[in-house]
Formats: sequence, C-alpha cells, structure tokens
Amino acid sequence: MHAAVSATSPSGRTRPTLRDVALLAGVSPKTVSRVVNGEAGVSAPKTAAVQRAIAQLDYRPNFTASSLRRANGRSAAIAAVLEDLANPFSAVLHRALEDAARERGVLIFAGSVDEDPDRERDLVRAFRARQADALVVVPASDDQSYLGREVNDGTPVVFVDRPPVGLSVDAVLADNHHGAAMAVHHLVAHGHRDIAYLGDLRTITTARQRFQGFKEALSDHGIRPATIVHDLHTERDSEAAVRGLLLADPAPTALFTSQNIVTIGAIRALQQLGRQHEVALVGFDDFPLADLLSPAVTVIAQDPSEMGRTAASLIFRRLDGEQWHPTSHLVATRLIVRGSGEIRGPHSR
Amino acid sequence: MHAAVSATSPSGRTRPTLRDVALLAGVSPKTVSRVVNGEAGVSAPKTAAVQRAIAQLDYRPNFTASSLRRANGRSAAIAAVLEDLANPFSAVLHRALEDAARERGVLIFAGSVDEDPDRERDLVRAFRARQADALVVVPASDDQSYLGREVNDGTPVVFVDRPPVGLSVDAVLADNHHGAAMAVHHLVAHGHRDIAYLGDLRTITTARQRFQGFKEALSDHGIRPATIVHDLHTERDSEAAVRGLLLADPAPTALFTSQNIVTIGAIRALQQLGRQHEVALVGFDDFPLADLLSPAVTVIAQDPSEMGRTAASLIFRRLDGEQWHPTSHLVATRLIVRGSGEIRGPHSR
DNA sequence: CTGAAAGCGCTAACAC
DNA sequence: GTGTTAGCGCTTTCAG
Repeated sequence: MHAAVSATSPSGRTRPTLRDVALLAGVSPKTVSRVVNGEAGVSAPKTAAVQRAIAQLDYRPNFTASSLRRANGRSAAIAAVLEDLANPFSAVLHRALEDAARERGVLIFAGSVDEDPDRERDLVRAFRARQADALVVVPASDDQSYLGREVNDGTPVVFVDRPPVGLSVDAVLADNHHGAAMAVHHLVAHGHRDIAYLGDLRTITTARQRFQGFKEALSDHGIRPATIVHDLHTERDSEAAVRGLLLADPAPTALFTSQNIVTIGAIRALQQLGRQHEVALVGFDDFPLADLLSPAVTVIAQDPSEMGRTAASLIFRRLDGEQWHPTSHLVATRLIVRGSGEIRGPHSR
Repeated sequence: MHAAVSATSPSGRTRPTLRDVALLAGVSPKTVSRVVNGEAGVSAPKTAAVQRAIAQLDYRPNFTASSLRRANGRSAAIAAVLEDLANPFSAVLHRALEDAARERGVLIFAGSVDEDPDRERDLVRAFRARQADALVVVPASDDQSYLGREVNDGTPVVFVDRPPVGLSVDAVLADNHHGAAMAVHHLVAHGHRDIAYLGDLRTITTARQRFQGFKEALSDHGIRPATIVHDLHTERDSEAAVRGLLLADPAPTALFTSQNIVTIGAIRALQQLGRQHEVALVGFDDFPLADLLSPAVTVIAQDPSEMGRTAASLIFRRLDGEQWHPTSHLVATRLIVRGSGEIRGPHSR
C-alpha cells in the first residue's frame, strides 16, 4: 500500500496514480508514461498490459502534475480577464477565445472585473498563480504597469477592447473613433444638426474615443455639439437623461448613444414619450433583437467574435515562439442601417 | 545557478521559485513557505527578510505545485460544462457560479458543448485532467453513466437545467412542466383553444418536459392539441414553421414557443406577416428587450442566476464535507405578463 | 521558532 | 525497448 490520503474527496476513494498502473501492469512508471503519452517504442505486449491496467483501475492522468515536470512547463490553459461574463460582449469574446483554444487542446479560465481595478489585479494574480500560459485582458484600471512586473517572464498578454496604459503589449481594439464619426455623418446626412451625445463613464477609454470621434465629426460639418451627457452606466441613468433631454426645449432631433446599455435606456425613454418615430437614433454596439424593435435600431456594430479570434491568434503565435514588437490591431466597426437612424431631421433636403 | 529552463516562455526569464527566495533571504524553504502562507510562528526579522527577498525577486507562488503536495489536494478551481458560453442562459449561469466561487477564492474553467455528446465527454476529461475540484454540467448526451466512472473519487457533480441519466447526482432544474402549463392556462383564459406548440429538439429533456406540460394542461381544459411542431433549433427553423402555420387555414389563434430562439423566430414570422397584434404568443424563457417589442412579449421566465447560485451552494457544501443523497432541486418559473399573451382569442367572454 | 528529509504525480536524462 | 535516478515547486512530517 502506498501513501496518499491526498487527492481524495470527502467520501471518495483515492485516485489511482501512474505508479499504481505500473505496479499492476508489472512495468516501470516510465513505460506507463510512454503509453499514456502515445510515445513510440513500447512493445505491443507491454502496451496492452498497461492499457489493461489503466482500464481496470480507471486511471486518469494528472495533467497538472505532468506539466510541473514537462519541458515547457505549460499548463495548456489561458486566462481571460473580462468585464462581465454575463454581458454579450464578454460572452461572445469568451466564446471566440474558446473556439480558438479548443483546436489546440487549451482550456480557459475566465473572470469578471465589473470595472473594478482591484478585482482586475486579484484576477490576474489568481490566474498567474495557477500558471495560465497567457492572459487576455479587458482592463478596468487606469494603469496596468503592475502587469509588466506581474508577468515579466514572457507570458503573452493581449489587451482587448481597451488599450494598455503604462505597459507595452499587443492590443485588439475596435475602431471606436471612426465608428462614432460614421454615426454622426449618417445623422447629418439625414438632416440633423442638433445631435445629442449620450455616453458611458469617461473612465472607460472606449467611451472617450467614441466621444472624440463624435466631436470631431460634428466639427467636420461645422456643427457645434449641442447636448452632451457623460457617465451614463446603467439603463436607468440613460433613460432618465434622455427623458430630460426630450422634455427640454429645444429638444435634440437625433441621439447618438455610445454603448448598448445606454442605447436601450434611450429607447425606453423614447417609447415612454411616444417619440421613437420622431427622434433619430444611432447606437454604438449592436445588440440582439435590434432589428425587431419599432423602429428597428440603426447601430455601429463591433465584432467581438473577430476581436476574440484576433486576440487568440496573437497569443498562440507568441506561444509558438514568434516574436514582434507589441502592436495594436484595429478591428473595423460598421454601420448597420435599420430605420431609427434614417428618421429625417429638419435640415433634410 | 540552479536548474530550470522549464517555467520559461519564448523570450522570457525563468520564474523565481520559493527556493530562490530562501537562498536570497538566507532561510530554509520551509520558512519561506510559512511566510507565504501566513502561518504563525516565524520571527519578525526572518519574516522581514523573506518579504524583502520576495519583493526583490518578484516571486509569485506556484499554486499548482503547492496543490500537488497539499493535504486536500484541491486545485481551487471548478469546471462548468455549459451549452454555449455565448448564449445568455449559459452566460448568466456562469456568472452566478463565478460570484459564488469568488467568495471562496475558487476559479472557474468553462467550456461549450453545443449539444455535442462527444464534446461533452472531451470537456469532462480535460477538466478532470486538470484536477477541477467539482463539475457543473448541462448535459447534451442522452446517458451520462460514463461520468460515474470518470469521477468515482467523490468529486462533487451537479447537473443543471437537465436531469442526469444513468447516474445519481444532484440536479438543479427549472420547473419546466409547470411553466409550460401556466402558459397554456393563461392562453386558454384569454379565449384561445387553437394553440400551436413550437418546440426545440426532442433530444433535449427540457423540451420534452415542456411539451408534456403543454399537452397535459390542454387536456385539463378538455382541448385536444391542434398543431405540434418539434425539433426547431434555430431562428430560421422556427420562423419558417410559424410562417407555414399562419398561412394555413385554419391558422392557430395562439402560439406557445418552448424556448427563446424559437420565440424570436416566431416573432419574426408574425412581424413579416403583420399578424403580431392578432395572434397571441407566450414564450418559454425570458430574453432581453422582450418588454420593448411591440407587442411586448409575455413569457415564462426561468431564473438561470438562481440556478447557478443553487448549483454552487450544493457543490461547496459537498466540498465542505456535508453528505446527503443526491437530490433534484426545482427552481420555480414564473409568468411575466407583457402583452403578446393577452391578445384575446375567439372564445373570450 | 526553524530546518532537514521525504515525497505529491509525473517526466527528463541517461543508462542498460 | 525498458528501467533507474533525479527533480519540477511546493508542503508534510518530524527532529531539534
């Protein structure tokens, strides 16, 4: 009998080890290891004996233990520090990472940050302690230089959706600036001059970039921004803000909402006041059922799935030993015309 | 210089180990271990020396290695085998598990099965190989007896949304039968007799349970089911099926859709034909923006978040050593009245 | 309070 | 082909 009360659960038996298999099959541990890992150079009879023993004991290899000793020390797991697993952007991004990882037998650890910098650091630490081979991060903090020290061992890191600050790593970003500008051009082309901006927390880089794109596009048309509301982070915030705007005089003839939660809050306000067919709306971020609303919602769509694929590709190329200087990859946004953005304004010809 | 080309990445330095810290601090490895784990009984000067060395080397403990030797052998990670990380049900369930796990410093591995039994088994194997402490499973296969052998060591397993087959473990299930029956009673109360059933793949247990509830509730009212369509698994399937029904004569005056994808397909068909204000609809599963459509959609809502919390609680109680016979926990569904289900039928008083 | 020795489950390196 | 020895990074056990 050999040691091990260890790998046991409350009421459970102890798990058989590679050693147990070797004993039962009458071979050395190394031979079992060879069979388990499909290495060539084990005779047919021994292979059979080992397989029989494995089946009999119901042996399962401990990948964690093997990675401790294996040459590259890889855990075959990567970590994703996301905004909120339950929101569609994070969920779709996560899924795209999973699909890319699956092809390589790599698993994924994921966690939600909820825009909390402390939580971001805690997650990074926890993932590192578990030897994640790489890190995908949607940052919430305003400075990620801690990450440089945290992973100064060559662990690949890719930022997604928001650029790194105080740190030089690959990033995959949506073209927020151009997307917001497209929205403005579209609304102006439909006769609007009085376009309200409704934006998310200014601590969020993407919100700032979208605002920048909004402002510059207006100025391209020689229009001065009329109404600007920042720091809307919930549907309720947005709904209240939009209701306020619409009841004012003069009310804007069009709305640009910088993010899907804000867009949805705006739609609620429009519907409550029965103005959804009068006031134009273009939202940043596509969302499910946007095409089934009345009017259907014109949006600037991001492509979180493509962002995930790109991030995964950067990570795996680095893990395969490729080297290059940290680079930002811009993923295009596109205007999806559905109705709400084509409501005519007072200056339409 | 000590060994280790191991824990190194392509271009990276090797990670410092506990041993390196000990050498630098001039103490034994065990003393470093004590400091790292906050064990009492280390003198102030040695503690300080160790902490200095840790900071200087930027040492990060390897939790994986420690768990190999630690008494309970736990990896402080649990695994979730879900349907599809990108769909809202899975995503919200995942998030609820995360929140519960976070309180205990436990991380989560998750993967998508996509209704593929092979994928289910592969994921279970991969999670086990990485020593997940427990398994949350939304099964896709029609028999999970393999799991009994796979985890016959006392690893807690909880099934969510669908009951285990060929295996006796805890389960957290929505009250599908009663939910579907509520939908029928509601439609009948609004004057409908000719209620079409539109359901998901019959391989999925929940779809079968909902159909059962539908049928029995109709029969309670002495109504014989008129139109039944099974095996709709995409929006397109559902949309086509509903369009067919609505163009037939006689067309049903109400629809019961057994799942949100099916519901959304049905809404598309209704809108295309302009019949959304004539034909009543109750869908199983709530979905975002259901209240913003016109008409707003009456649904039988599940509570995936509550299901996740319940599953997590079962798992952690077992991990804490509590014991009981495997039990099924029913999570209530509830009717949310919004408009589409209250469209009057020909038999309303 | 501290450290030496042994070993968790497995594989690298080298022997035979 | 196959086995032996050592050791991955850490904790256990136990001696001082």
